[in-house]
Amino acid sequence: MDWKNTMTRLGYRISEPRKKIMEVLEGAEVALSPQQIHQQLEHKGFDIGLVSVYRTLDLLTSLELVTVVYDPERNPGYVLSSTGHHHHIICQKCHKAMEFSGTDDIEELIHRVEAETSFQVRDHLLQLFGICPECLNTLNDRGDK
Amino acid sequence: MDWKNTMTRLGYRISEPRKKIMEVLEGAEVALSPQQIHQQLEHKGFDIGLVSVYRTLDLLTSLELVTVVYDPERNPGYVLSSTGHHHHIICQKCHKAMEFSGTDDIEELIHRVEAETSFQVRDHLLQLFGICPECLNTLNDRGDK
DNA sequence: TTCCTTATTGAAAAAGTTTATCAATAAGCA
DNA sequence: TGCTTATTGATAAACTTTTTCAATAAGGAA
Ligand SMILES: [Zn+2]
Ligand SMILES: [Zn+2]
Ligand SMILES: [Zn+2]
Ligand SMILES: [Zn+2]
Repeated sequence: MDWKNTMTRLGYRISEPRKKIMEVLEGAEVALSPQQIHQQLEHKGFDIGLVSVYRTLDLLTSLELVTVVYDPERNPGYVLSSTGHHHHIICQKCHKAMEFSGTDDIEELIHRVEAETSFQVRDHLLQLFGICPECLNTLNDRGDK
Repeated sequence: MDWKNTMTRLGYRISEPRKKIMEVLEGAEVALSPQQIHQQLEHKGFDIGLVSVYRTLDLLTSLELVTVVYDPERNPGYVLSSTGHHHHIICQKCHKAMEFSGTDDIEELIHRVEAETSFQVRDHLLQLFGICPECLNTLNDRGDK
């Protein structure tokens, strides 16, 4: 299901700002902050208010069409989310965000923690951090560690 | 190893503000934002600048003496980290943060993702969200879902 | 203990991020 | 094509975080 269908089905309008913002997200392989998205829009010549970027991201996030990614060294970033259970791995060098499927990833752990803590687990946040293949090459070429 | 030893060993001083801030963190079972910590200090009659709270938290975090916890509905919070590999489970109702040990939690997953993505995994962020035992009781008493 | 060096603090301001308000605009339907 | 109303942009306010720098105090040396 395409994002336009999802939004239409739920009674939201497909406005120009929303289209442009989605285009930016679709073209990004790095998680982008509201400011970064706003800047990219400016570069492309679209005069869309930063406030609308915030509002659109909030909406898209609540509809689970985009996902928030936490990167300790940056502001929270937004990436397109595909359907299903997914998480992200983020490059600590170039901050590229890549998705991986999350099926059954931590079932056992969740059961163990429920038993240990008596919490009822309802959701989880899982992200991996590391070095992407491209950055690994750069590091190797330079002989860095 | 006690936090004072760690800091002394690394050449940092054990100042009053740092002691007070650690006391607040030691007494907290909820992840606290810089502002919340500052308010608790005020209540206790300690006149410590908010700026020092920020600085101290940054330092403690960099030394891995405290851990940042992400809660989608709140500002990032800080909790004391004990030694070893740990993660946190956060109550979506009262925001209590509880630690659980993370040994071997996602070894397999990491290997799978490394194979799939060619990333070299170096770190991970894992948090569980749910309802704590106390809040579960409250919900049951009230007959809420 | 007292003195000295310098890491650390507090105050104030600046910078940056996010939310609120409301009239003007435009999306989508009839 | 016109109507209804969700959405936008502009502005301002609120809130969070960082910077700067002189004054203070932690902790080692005497
Ligand atoms: Zn990279
Ligand atoms: Zn998962
Ligand atoms: Zn609770
Ligand atoms: Zn772990």
